[in-house]
Amino acid sequence: MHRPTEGEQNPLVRKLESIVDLTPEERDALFDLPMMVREFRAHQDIVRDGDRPSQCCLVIEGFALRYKLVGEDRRQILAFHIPGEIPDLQSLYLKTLDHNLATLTQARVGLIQHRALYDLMARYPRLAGAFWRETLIDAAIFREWMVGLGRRRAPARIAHFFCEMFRRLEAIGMAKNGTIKLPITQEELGDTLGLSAVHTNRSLQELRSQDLFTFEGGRLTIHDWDRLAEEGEFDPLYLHQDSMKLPE
Amino acid sequence: MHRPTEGEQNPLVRKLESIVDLTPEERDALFDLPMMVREFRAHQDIVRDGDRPSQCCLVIEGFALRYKLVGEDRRQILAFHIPGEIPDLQSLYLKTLDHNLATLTQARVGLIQHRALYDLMARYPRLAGAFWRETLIDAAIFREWMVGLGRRRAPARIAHFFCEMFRRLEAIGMAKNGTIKLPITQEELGDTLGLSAVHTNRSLQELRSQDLFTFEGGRLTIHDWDRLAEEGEFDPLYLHQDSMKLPE
DNA sequence: CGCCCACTTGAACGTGTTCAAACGTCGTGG
DNA sequence: CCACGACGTTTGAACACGTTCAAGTGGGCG
Repeated sequence: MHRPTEGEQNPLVRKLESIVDLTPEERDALFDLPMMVREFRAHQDIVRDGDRPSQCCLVIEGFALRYKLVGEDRRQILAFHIPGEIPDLQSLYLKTLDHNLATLTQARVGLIQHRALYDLMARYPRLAGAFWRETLIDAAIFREWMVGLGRRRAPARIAHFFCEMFRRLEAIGMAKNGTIKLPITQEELGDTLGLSAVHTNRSLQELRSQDLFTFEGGRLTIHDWDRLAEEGEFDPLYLHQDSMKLPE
Repeated sequence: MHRPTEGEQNPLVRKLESIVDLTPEERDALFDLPMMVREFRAHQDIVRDGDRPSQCCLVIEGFALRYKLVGEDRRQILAFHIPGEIPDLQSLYLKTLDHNLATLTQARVGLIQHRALYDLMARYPRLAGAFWRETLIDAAIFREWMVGLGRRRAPARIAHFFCEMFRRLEAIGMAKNGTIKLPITQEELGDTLGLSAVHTNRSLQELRSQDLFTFEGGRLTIHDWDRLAEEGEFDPLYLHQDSMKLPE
């Protein structure tokens, strides 16, 4: 059977491998995970608040996001997800979804039955640990965003967010000479950072006038990483991008 | 050997039992978890940002909180923890702490070696699932707080927070005729909700004038739950307090 | 060409911050 | 017993950050 070694077909394997040391059996088991691949257009809900899904969604290509609606007109974006991530892994243990999962761009998504994941984890407990760890990093990012939302001014929030997305995309090889794809509108950026679209726009201008980056056409290029990181008080520790030995 | 049935000595067992169905073996194993019990005074750090702990902390009695510092003078409180919770369970898989864990009140804390937890989970995979689930609920609370920090005005944040703490304490039997202990200062409340102490004070007055609750002397009494929940746009779904069947 | 959508700008407004001072309660020590 | 200090709460006033509403710009695409 064909076993690609780079994980180019299955970014999940590449993701996990970048963090933990997989045995050949574990790699094979991951490749053998039964998965239904589906295409979504941009800005489509995949699963919704209140749903009780029986499968998880692996982002294979494109970007996804999670959000909550509050009242009629307010939205808070909770997370962005890049290839190799499983935004709704939590649904394995939290049966009712408490937020929405949607595509940001056109995306290819792999649907994996909970059953298949339970089986996999029962057979390979170390993989269960690796998945658990992924959800813990998710939570670590939530915490850092809470700090931004609660205690940072608009420009710092933007700078911090840009640094984070750059680091994460870089880690999966999606940063090319200082540039990443970041196809979000200013309104979406505002919904992420707890700002109005108007103020997001003005804060962006303020940062742009400092020549820290260019952000247009859905692409972000960072010109001065150090000063941007300083502006955003960015310390990448919370991303936990170091590799680790799995116990057991 | 003595096996208390109510879990009064070990709130961890009571907590897990309120959510999942434990077998007698699993209960015994939980009771047998080796644990070093330690007393802390109020407002003491237990573990700090940057630490690499080799043990987890079970809150047995009292309250704990987690926070991040940003710059010199700003603090964001990330979570409050009540008896039965393990605030730093994540340290099992995220080796370096990205925030601080401290006591809010005087507290009794059980220190459990990671080793002991790995062993327990290897022997009882369903308990691993239960612990994982706890960390997922943690993350669900972070998400809800993000919505508050990003998209709710001060009075709604306060109302929401009060509803949440009431529900959580009620679930472990710590609400007595509409009253809970909530020994936090207005400054701490502000650091939780991303507000200044002054504005927290004024928003509290605004709510108080509506007779929704009394909050003094470290005790919160809710007079009109429905109106308070409405004011805070509180929907308890995100707490995932329903019980569930563990797979495997 | 014309429409849609995202971005941009201006102006008035509002929520929340900051600084400063005062008040009350409680526990300590003289 | 009173004086004192510490701490949390409360108040006022000036200010800053961010919102809202409204209008205008510009590019991309049918």
